Amino acid sequence: MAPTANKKRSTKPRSASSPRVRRTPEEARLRILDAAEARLRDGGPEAIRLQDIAADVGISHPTILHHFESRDGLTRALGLRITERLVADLVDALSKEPATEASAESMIELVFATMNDSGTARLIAWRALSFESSREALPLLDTITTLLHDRRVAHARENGLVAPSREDSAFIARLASGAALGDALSGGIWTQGSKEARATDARFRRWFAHLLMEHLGEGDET
Amino acid sequence: MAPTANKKRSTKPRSASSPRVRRTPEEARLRILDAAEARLRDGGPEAIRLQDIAADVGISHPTILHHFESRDGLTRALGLRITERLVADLVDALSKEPATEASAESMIELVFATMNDSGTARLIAWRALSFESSREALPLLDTITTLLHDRRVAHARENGLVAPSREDSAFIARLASGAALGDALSGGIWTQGSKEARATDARFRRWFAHLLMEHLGEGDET
DNA sequence: CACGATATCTACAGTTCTGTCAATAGTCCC
DNA sequence: GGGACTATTGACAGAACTGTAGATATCGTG
Repeated sequence: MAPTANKKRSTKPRSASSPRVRRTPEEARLRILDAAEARLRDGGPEAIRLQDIAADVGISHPTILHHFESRDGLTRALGLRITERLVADLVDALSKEPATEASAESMIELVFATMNDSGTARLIAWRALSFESSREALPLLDTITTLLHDRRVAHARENGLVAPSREDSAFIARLASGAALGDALSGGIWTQGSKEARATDARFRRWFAHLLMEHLGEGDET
Repeated sequence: MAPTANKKRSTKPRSASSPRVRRTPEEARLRILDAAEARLRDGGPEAIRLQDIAADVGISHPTILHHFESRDGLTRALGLRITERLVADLVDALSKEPATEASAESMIELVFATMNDSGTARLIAWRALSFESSREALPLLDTITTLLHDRRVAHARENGLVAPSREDSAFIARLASGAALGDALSGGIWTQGSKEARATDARFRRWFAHLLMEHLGEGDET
C-alpha cells in the first residue's frame, strides 16, 4: 500500500444478512466504478482492492468480478472512463466559454480548474503510469486544438489579422494542458499546499494567461 | 498489477546453493534501490515486490527487510532518492549552462530532457500519487528559482535593464518544470509516441522557449 | 402465476506477498 | 587464529487478495 496514503478499509460492514438488491448492470457498473475511483483518488494506485471496493458499494466482491470479468477489467474500464470524462469536461467547459479575445485567461483558469478538480490530475497520472504500453491514444489534444484554433481563426478574420498556424494553436493547447497537469501534480510535491499558496496559485495562472496573451498578440514565426 | 505493464517476474533464479556475498550496507541499499526503481519504472506502481526485487539483485528478500525495515521503508527511501536526484540533476545541469541570454532555449531543453530521461517523469508522478499526504516539501522550485533569478538579475545589471521580480522568475521556473512534467507524462497518453512525434516534440520545446524569451524581453507587470 | 435469465451471495480454493526467527557465514580487528 | 559484529539466508507464519463454483433471490415476460 502507498506509504502514507489513507488506510481506511472495509468501511461499511454491510447490513447483516441479505436484503439483496438487484440493480441494472449499468447501475451496478457505475457504482463500482465510482467506488473504485474514490479509492484510487485518496488511497493511491495500490488501493484498488476488490473487497474494499465491494464493501464501499455494499456488495460482495464476486459481483465486481461478474461485471468486470477480472481486476484488470475493472482498472481498464476505470482508466477509460477517467480519460473520457476529462475530454468531455474540457470540451464542455471550453465550448461554453464566450469567444472573446480576453478569454485566454478564463480558458487557462478552466483547464487548470479541471485538472485540479477532485484530483483529476492524480487520476490522469495514474493512468499514465499504469497503462504506459497500451496506447489507446486519446483525441484530447486534437479536440482542444481544433476548438481553440477555430476560435482564433474566427477572431483573426473579424479583426483583419493574420491567421495563426494550426501548429501554433496545437502548441498552445499542449502547453496549457501539460502545464496544468504538471502543476496540479507537482503542487503536492514541491509546494507546501496551504496558506497563501492559493493566492500564489491564482497569480501564477493569471501570469501564465498574460504570457500566452502576449504571444497571441503577435504574428507567427517559424 | 498494472494491466498492460511488463509482467516479468523473478528473472534471475539465483545461483544454486549459497556463494553468499557480503556487501557494505550502503552498497546493498544502493543495489536494492536500483532494482526497485527499475521495477517501478517499467512495471508500474504495483510492481514493487520484495521477492521480485530480491531476485533481480540476486539476494533473498529478507535482506531487503533487513536494510529497509519494511516495504514502506523501501518505497519511502525510493521516493526520497528519486526526488533528491531530480533536484541534483536539474541544479547540476543548470549550473553548467553558460549564462548567455539565448540560453533560455537550452535551459528549456535541459528541463524537458531531464524529465524525459529514463522515465523520470513517471517516477515523479508515482511519488506524487503515493505520498500525497506526506508533505516532505522539496526545495526544488526554490532552488531552481534562485538559480534562474540570480542569472536574470546579473544579466539585467550588465545590460542596464530593469531587474525582474523574484516572483516572475519563480513563475518561469514553475511553468517550465510543470510543463515538462506534464508534457512528459501526457506524452504517453494523448500523443502517439513515435514517428514524426519526436520532431514535433523538438519544435514544441523550441516554440516554448521562444514564448518565454518573448516574455523575458519585456518589462515586468503586476 | 410460472419460468427463464441473471445479478447477487456464501464458501472455498489457490496464490502471493510481507514479515519473523533462528541459524549461517563473511569481514574486520585484536 | 579467535571472536565480535552483522549481512545474509532458508523456512515458516499469517494475512490478504483474486478468482471459482454452486446456490439463491429478484425481475421481466409469457
